[in-house]
Amino acid sequence: MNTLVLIDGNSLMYRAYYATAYSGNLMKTSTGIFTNALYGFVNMMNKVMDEYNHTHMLVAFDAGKTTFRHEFLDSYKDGRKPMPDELRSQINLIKKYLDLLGVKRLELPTYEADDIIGTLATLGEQTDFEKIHIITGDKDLLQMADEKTTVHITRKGVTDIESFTPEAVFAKYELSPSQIVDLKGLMGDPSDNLPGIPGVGEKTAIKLLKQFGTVENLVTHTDELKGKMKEKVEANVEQALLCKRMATIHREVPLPVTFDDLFYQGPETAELMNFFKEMEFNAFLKKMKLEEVKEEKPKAPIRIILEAGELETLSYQNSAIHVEIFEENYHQANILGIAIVNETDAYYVPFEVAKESQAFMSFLADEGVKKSVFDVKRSRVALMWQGFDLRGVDFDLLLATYVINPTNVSNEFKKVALHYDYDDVLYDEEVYGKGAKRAVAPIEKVAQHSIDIATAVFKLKETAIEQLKEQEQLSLFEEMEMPLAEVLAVMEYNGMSLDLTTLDEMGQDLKGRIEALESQIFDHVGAPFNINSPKQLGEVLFEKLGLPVVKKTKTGYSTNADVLEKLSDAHPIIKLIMEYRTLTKLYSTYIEGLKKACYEDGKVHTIFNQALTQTGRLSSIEPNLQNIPIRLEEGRMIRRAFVPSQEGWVILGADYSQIELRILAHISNTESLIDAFKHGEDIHKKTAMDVFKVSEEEMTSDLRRSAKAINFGIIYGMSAFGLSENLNITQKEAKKYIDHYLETYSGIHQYMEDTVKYAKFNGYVSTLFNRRRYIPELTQKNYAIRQFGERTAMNAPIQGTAADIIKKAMIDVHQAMLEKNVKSRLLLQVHDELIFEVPQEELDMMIELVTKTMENVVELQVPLKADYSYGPTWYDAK
DNA sequence: AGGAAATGCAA
DNA sequence: TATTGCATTTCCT
Repeated sequence: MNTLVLIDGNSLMYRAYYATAYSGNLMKTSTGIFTNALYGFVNMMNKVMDEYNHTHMLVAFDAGKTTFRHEFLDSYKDGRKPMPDELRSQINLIKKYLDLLGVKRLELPTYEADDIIGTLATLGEQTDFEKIHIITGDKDLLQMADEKTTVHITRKGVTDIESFTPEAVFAKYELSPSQIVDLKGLMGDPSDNLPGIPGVGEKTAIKLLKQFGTVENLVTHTDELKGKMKEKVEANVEQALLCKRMATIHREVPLPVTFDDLFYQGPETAELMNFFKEMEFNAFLKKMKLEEVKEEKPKAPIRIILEAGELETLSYQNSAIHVEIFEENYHQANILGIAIVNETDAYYVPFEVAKESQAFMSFLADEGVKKSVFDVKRSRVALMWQGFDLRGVDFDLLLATYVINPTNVSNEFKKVALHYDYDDVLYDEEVYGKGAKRAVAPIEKVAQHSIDIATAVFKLKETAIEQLKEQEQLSLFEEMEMPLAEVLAVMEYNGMSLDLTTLDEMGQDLKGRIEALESQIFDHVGAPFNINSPKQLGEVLFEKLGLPVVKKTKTGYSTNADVLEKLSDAHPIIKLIMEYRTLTKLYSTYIEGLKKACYEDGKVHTIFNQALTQTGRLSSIEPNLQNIPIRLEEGRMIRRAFVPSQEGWVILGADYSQIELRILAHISNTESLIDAFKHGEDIHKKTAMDVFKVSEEEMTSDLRRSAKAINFGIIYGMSAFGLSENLNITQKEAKKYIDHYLETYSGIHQYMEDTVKYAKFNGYVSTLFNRRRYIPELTQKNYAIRQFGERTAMNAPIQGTAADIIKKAMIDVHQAMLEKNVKSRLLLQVHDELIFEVPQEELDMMIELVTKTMENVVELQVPLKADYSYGPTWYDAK
């Protein structure tokens, strides 16, 4: 049985455009082609293709400006806003898409899309179509609803659809489909500039039609109306009849097509995929791939090594290898196997087999045999846990990609590969499933996937290196990120010891105090509620207790620390809640959280993500050891649980002093700041003296505090508003401070302007070591987004250079420690500080080695300064 | 089960 | 309406 689908292209195109045109931030390709309407249209078509079991399909478009309706009414569709250029430019893309999709489209001079659809639906009902579906955003087409024909109207968005059979039309309007035109005749349609009867809206029109049935019948019985209504109708009889005629769809349009032309034969798959690639529609591309995979012919058979003996003679220079690991967290993870790919060979070794082959494992551990991988740290740490090692890796595609452009990076190999236009590899999800269904796949599947990844690495290496050279980033890659991965692997594998007894004691204490606070809070309120729920807490504070609302969030009352602070005198409950928040935070995130993350060896093994931040910093997860409390004594105690792994050793911390301000002084060439740093002066005090024009004697702690806030703000590209919030002063005063600062340090002002200009011109900013951050926000229409781009442009080189410097310090320190063959270990990096565990007898030597190495990493116009401290726990290293 | 939002911890 | 992150809880789909 045949099913015909008729689509109102114009109407849906508009819908698709406006549904995704929010915030003036239209979706476009990296080359600037607007694609939001196309995107919405594709989405809608995907849904249609899945939904209606179509055999025949057509998309109708309006042709030109004038239609036969203009003969009856000159002003038809007058006053319509012209189509936005951003949409007009997408019409041909949508048409091209439909052609590639294999869907017939039609537009006819003097007729509108409605009329084409009306004619085809009418003809279709008379032939052997079992079902006809009309898809549109325009209610006019409701008049076509019929026993065989259902009209589907888009609601908000593009894929949310309301379906109308004749019964559904009646249920909603109390009218039959044929009366829709009468409805239009009476109430008019502002969007088509049809007046109808002024003063008659939907409600009145329906009432009239229930009584009289049609406009024609109404006009012959106006004597039955009374008062104002009678006057209104009689005065506009002609207009109502005309509007009805205008709204009536023409069902006898001469058509240049037959139903055979509308028979759907499927898409031009390859070309459509190319089109999606051009449009950068990766999600749709992925969907097509998934569908294609099912049909695609199998690849050449893969080679799986099943006997360790076969591995005796296999070892190659410059192979790409891939260590396939099932778990996301690679510590103590299950290694499934290892793929090896090179010019002459491609095979997969299940890990049980690899383990048995000494030759194979020495091949992996051989520094002299160079290898390429994706994510060397992941591979290496997983192997270390199994008692093996991975050395001689001189190319990591993950790190290379990160250096080339940090936004192109993902844990998902395929996403990274797609940035090189390489797509001959599956998503992990396709191999293992996702969510609860994720599971180890059959060996053939895993082997194929693993080999695909190694093959991609092998093929993409050259491209990536070329690009690194072009961007003058080869040394950042080879001499910074690659060696750092080795250092981090060892740090993660070694881990940091936790004193669980201390943690438990603190936990018990906290638990008691939390329960006590809880009952006090409930007593004040008179009933228990969930204090952790901002929603419930908001209701209690601002409705039940009637406290003044300080700030609102998107979804309700704000109850954050700033708000509570302001309310702290308004009600005794506030202080209790503040303390409750502090203690539950410590308990759940730091006591419970750390206990959960602790391994059987009594240590936490964090994972440093080396290819994530947009500035070049590291990040730390499972657990995050870069945000252990320090500011408040209460939280700082947590650090007592971080201890050396051996009795009698100490924790040594070394941190860069004011590294970001030093970098700012250096790159902005600000003489007075450079001098101050050279002479070891208190830099915030110096700033206060320069900016507020006070002498040493007139200096107050308040002035210094203000200067410190400004110094911080400058690094972040702050606004007057930001500073005023921070210092609790008026915006006017804040603006004065900033202006004064930039006047005093004109070099910094100059730098800020230059770096933004540079970013606008080149699309990116760079650090001292040539790390890049691209800033597409600067090209956006939206002012707030552009402002964000400017702040990013000012901040990224500073934060990024600091990140570069400490990375280099880590490599140098690690190297020096190897050369000295020390027992001490580097444990953590926290952005501007390094944490070590050190045996007592190495302490003096390590202090010297670490601070000097950190200070000599690079020569700037200002000296780098590293401070240090140590003690039996991390808490004491302060 | 998965994702968004609110909150708070660090440099 | 200040930069970069991650984890927790709640709440909704």
